[in-house]
Amino acid sequence: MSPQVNYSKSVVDVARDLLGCVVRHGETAGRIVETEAYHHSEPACHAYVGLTRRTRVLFGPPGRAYVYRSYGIHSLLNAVCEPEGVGAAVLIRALEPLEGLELMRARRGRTAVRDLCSGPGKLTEALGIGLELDDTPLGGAVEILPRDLVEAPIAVAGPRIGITKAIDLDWRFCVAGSRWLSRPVR
DNA sequence: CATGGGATTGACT
DNA sequence: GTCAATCCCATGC
Repeated sequence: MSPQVNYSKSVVDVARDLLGCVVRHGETAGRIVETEAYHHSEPACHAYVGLTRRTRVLFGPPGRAYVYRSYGIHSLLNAVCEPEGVGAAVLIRALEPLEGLELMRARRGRTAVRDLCSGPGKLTEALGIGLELDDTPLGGAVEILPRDLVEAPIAVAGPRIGITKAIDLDWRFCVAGSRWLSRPVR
């Protein structure tokens, strides 16, 4: 049995832990360089409204994928965290492309490596992750492999991107100095 | 059943 | 810098 990330702890801790881990789907894979934490106690989180059809996954057991459609166009990938009954997830916002770059280019319609996975909607397109993978286990079709690095990356925290509520929380985490981020850290 | 709002991106001025 | 694309879902009548 391969080692797994522990998703049952605090969502902010998991957001930090996931930096440096590798996301794989089929022949494509990339290393996580940017994450954001969302928790049902704050209004930016989808689970803030409580248990609905949409948020059922978020309140379910940890270690599963929450994939939803954003702006009618993009699929965004999250890892459900904290014990069952707590609505929380980590949004995967950017990857350093590692494997299957040609397939990523074909899916994205772009050639520059920096344009392949430098955003939450970009990386799902590059890896071929769609809504059909919502509420499926991480470790199934979509895998998140624990960090294989000698040293943990240095995490830098800042405000989350693209939200209008709870902008005071510094729950965006980036690998310091990474050139693969969706946006630079301020 | 109608409405409104996005955890975004790419094209364009 | 501005702006449209496009659809799922929660909410309210």
